[in-house]
Amino acid sequence: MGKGAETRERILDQAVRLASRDGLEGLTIGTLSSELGLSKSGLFAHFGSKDELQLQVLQAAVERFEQNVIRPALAAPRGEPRLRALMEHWLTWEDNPDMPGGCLIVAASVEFDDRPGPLRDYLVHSHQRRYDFIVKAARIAIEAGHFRPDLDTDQFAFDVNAVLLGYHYAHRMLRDRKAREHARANFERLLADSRI
Amino acid sequence: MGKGAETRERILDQAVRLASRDGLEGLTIGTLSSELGLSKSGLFAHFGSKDELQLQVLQAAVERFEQNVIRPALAAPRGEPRLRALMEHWLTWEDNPDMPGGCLIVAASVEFDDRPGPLRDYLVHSHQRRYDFIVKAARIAIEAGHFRPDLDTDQFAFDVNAVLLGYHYAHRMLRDRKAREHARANFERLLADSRI
DNA sequence: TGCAAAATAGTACGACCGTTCGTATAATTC
DNA sequence: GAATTATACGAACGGTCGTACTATTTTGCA
Repeated sequence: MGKGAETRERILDQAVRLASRDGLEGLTIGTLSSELGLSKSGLFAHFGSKDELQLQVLQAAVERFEQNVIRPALAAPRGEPRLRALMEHWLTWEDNPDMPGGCLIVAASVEFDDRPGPLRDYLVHSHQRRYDFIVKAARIAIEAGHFRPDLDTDQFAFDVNAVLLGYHYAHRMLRDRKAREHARANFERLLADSRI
Repeated sequence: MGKGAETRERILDQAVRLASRDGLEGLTIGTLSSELGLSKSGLFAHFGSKDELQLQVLQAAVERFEQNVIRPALAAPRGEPRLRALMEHWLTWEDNPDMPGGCLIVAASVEFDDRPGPLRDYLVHSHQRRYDFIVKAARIAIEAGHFRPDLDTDQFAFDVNAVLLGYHYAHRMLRDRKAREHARANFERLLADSRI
């Protein structure tokens, strides 16, 4: 990895941190560069525009999500255990110290849900990947005999997503200590209703 | 209502609209005033600071929520019917044309979940009111014999909140046509699991 | 109708925004 | 070691931000 790529990583690392607190719009090149001890123009040259910076920051966050949540879930046994692993790693992800302001993907989704463009497109695309993973995992659970055959896997994916958004809200906005407990209970109820 | 109060209402009306798209930080006095045909300073004089403007915009949104969701639910029969009415009006609320960028309360919650201050405090407070309403309605449903006596009403409130956040995401971010259907199915499952 | 008060406009400000440009230094290649 | 490219810097740009002050218009009441 050349010097440029190394710096770029350092920048994105800090940018993810900042954007998780202030949003991708709230992220500014001036603040970011001064926190890193770089000049504005030097940092800017790495990306060419703020739009491009925002996109790369978001991509960096999504890559981390797949590393920290999807991959460990794939390592778990097929069927219900994999879905449990997904949920646990996802809940842990929300507390990722690299994103002190909470999951950047959630923040960006609310921030850009009404602003057409590459950022929104990428958000939808990255959701589709998560969504497909859940649907596929649920289908495998059906095949394995863990879940009932007539389970609506689309609905299941919606429900999984909802509990995580609920957790994000309760945990970050309300600082509710029972947030995780409530999320787990909701998920357990979903599993129970999905079984044979 | 004097002229000043009338103008203030007009301002807040448009400000809610703008902020629902761009967030409370993205809302700017320059854009807002020019869209209303007012001068920047003239508009500014109504609020004294941007912080105060943001707070009043948020308060206006919360008041509307209580008018459009809580009050109609209170008009419905006690117990499960009231909870159903709450859900239906809440789902409709998310499509409120006065907030073309989606529910401002959700947007502000994600935007300010890590920024201490009056705005965050108000968000927590306004959540508490919604939360208490759900808990109370669930308790009434228990008393009415609709729900089982050992139902965890805190958990129930979490679950209701989660399905609405899931709907907000699926509807606004993914433009999923089945969003409402999924939200309703999730809620129906919750009701079924809550009954005697 | 006249007049104080309220409401709005006008002007200016320093700060910061994203961006461009020319230049200097560091790294890499020949 | 020289030539070339990659990387970073500093200064400056036009704009917009929120805010402060002053002037002007409009309103409501005596």
